[in-house]
Amino acid sequence: MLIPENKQFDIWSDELTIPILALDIVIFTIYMGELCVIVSKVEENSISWYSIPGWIVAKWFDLEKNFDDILKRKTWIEWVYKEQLYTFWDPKRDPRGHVVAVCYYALVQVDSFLTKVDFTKVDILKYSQIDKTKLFYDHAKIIHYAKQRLEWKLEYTNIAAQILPEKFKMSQLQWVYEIITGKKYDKRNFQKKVFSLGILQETWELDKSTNRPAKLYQFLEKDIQIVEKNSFV
Amino acid sequence: MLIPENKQFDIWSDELTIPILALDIVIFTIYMGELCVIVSKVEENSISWYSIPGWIVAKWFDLEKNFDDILKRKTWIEWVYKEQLYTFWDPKRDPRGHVVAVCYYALVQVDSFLTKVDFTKVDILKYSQIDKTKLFYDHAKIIHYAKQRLEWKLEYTNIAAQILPEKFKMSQLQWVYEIITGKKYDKRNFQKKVFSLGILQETWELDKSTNRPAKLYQFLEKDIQIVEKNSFV
DNA sequence: GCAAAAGTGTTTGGTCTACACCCATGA
DNA sequence: TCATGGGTGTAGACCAAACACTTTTGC
Repeated sequence: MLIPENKQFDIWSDELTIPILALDIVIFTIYMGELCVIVSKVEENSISWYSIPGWIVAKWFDLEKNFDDILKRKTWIEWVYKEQLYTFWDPKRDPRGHVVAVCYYALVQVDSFLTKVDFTKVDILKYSQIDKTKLFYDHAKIIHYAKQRLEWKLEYTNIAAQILPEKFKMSQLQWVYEIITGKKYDKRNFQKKVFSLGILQETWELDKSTNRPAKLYQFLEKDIQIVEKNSFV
Repeated sequence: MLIPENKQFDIWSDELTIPILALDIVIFTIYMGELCVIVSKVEENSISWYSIPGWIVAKWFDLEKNFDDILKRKTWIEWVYKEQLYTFWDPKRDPRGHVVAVCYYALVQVDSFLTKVDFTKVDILKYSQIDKTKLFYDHAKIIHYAKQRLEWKLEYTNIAAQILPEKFKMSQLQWVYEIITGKKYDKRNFQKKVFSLGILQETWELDKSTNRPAKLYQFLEKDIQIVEKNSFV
């Protein structure tokens, strides 16, 4: 059941002396070999805008409930990995009023939502080709911030597990890194590094979709964890 | 001028369908050779409690104004380094209502506030000796989270500059690391590491307060910046 | 048989770690 | 002259980077 919409009190009223709280979500996926962001489409005076999914948060409902609710209402996605990103609260960020946005970013495997989403209301934007002028408010800034965090997390956690299918080829794992960081890695060094972290498990299955079959791997631990600590001294 | 208190509308009313937003601050300092947290003292039914400084945020005022205001009202401190930590929003975290707390942590040099603070209202707690049962709500959790973030930031930024005086001995810098991380470092290796980062500048001044005079250093760049990048591959 | 992606080691340079003694000064 | 903290170098282990050819399969 979704949280009922509640209109008892006009939250935009000037009488109200506290800011309004919203929850906004940057949803990343890898689609067509690129890092993409899933956004809501909004038509306004026959101009089309994009907006990251978000909503005014409901009182007394906890984060999980608010989050799942927003996600389902806006994108029909039911489950994703999520992490709190930052809380943006410039009084001028939303022209309707003083809206403080607690922002999250989320990762999904593209297969898990392509069949469920209503593409008349939702769009997939390539991160590298985002047109800032078509995004609401400060959403371009939020997306940029989320991308930085994601890139950073790739380096010292197993977060890639959240955007890959259960079993994957080594080359797919390497692509995730290359797509998100925009760098190229050497195949041999990449493998050595990943193996040395001890986070992967061979499966004895093969992927036969390409010419020479490839070994499939899976993460030992799918939940996110820190995999590399560089102590200061 | 402080933000005027505004009582026009009862924000605790059940009529209000949105959560209340608060700003809470974990203030760290190094005092008496230990990592300490500056807290507000609260007497309630002749039991003394501690609380991290915080306040309901005022609408239409931006973060800087809200932050400085809260800090000055509660601790008489006028300027600190600050960084957003996390937004806590469990509906049950505050018994008075659904309060979402945007938390910051801040670093101060102890000399900068000792003479200004009213110690009947504020206290300095040693981090290692904090009694969780004497802290309000989830404040112990917030402090713990802030400590983790601080430790983490020490490793890859010049954040230590924020807690040290302008000019300092190498041994003082090493103490900051040892106090915050709880580890011991080798003097020679510590120096080599710090020098290799290229963030310090020798001054030609000496500290003569100890037996053998010590060279004083300063950070080339006092503003916080990332000083170490460990690329994934 | 050829195109396409998978698989596989070695060398070199740099960084991290462990470790111990002398120095300059004030008391 | 002695107690205190300041200052300094080297050797071995480990890790990161650069680099190219062979293998397996489908077409």
